[in-house]
Amino acid sequence: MPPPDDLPRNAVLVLDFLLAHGRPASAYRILDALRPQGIAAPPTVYRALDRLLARGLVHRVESLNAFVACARPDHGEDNGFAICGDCGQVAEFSGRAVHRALGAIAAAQGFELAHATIELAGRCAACRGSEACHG
Amino acid sequence: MPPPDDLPRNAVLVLDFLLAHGRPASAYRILDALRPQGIAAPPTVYRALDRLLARGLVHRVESLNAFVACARPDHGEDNGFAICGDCGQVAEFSGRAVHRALGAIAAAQGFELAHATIELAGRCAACRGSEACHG
DNA sequence: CTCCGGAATGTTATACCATAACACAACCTG
DNA sequence: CAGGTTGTGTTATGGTATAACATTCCGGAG
Repeated sequence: MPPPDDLPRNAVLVLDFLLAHGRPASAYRILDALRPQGIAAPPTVYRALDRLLARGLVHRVESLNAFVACARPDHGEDNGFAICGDCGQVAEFSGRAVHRALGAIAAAQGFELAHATIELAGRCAACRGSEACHG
Repeated sequence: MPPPDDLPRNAVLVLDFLLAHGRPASAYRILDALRPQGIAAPPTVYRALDRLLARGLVHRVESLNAFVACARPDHGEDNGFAICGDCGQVAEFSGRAVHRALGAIAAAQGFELAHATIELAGRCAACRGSEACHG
């Protein structure tokens, strides 16, 4: 929907970093990583993140105060995250069905739903497997 | 489930404040409110909040970095919040059905679900009614 | 009673997250 | 060129959270 590539330089830097990083990073983590590329202060990072968030190329993970590159640009806005507490990996999933259910719950109370934050904490398959059984 | 009242003094102060406040408050907002009662520094508030969170008497609202007294101690852990962006009121609802659905989504990917954060942003019924139509 | 230990608290300092406010340069457009 | 818009740089500050250590209170063991 939004044309993919007319992003300013700093937004590209931030997005590239997040894509390479492959998991959520805090704004300050991003800042540290991009200092060699000339990014020097927090507002620069936050401005880039704002652009990326507005285009849905990056999501904010509320429960981590961190940001992650969108894994599925085909999704709409209604997605959720499964966050592994062991390894920090985050899987993004479509929350469309859940979002619809939540919309119904909200509507029943007269609440007009604008955005749903859905974040699951737990352990991913890899971490469940790689350690002693339910260690 | 947890015995209701063997809370330390500071936890009682914080809980009473949140109950009276009736909506989410940040830790520093709580701190300011309780200075007259002798609470002087952030760790005191956070320690009290930790106790209350552990007992389920208070919930953390991730998308606000704030805390709210539990409106329904009868609920389990699996609740959600509908947060009005206009007035700041928060309605707590049982997310049991949603939680089950999320658990199924997670399980399909091998993810072991420990806790679900479900937060809805939008406008409450009162605010929708009291202002010009969809102002 | 005294000693010891654990739980709660107090206090200082610091780290981490986020934005306000202003200055500057590049660019396009009339 | 004048003037607007957009992106950027920079400084300073405000808001959120915790580490680390000192102190007090209280109950049980000796």
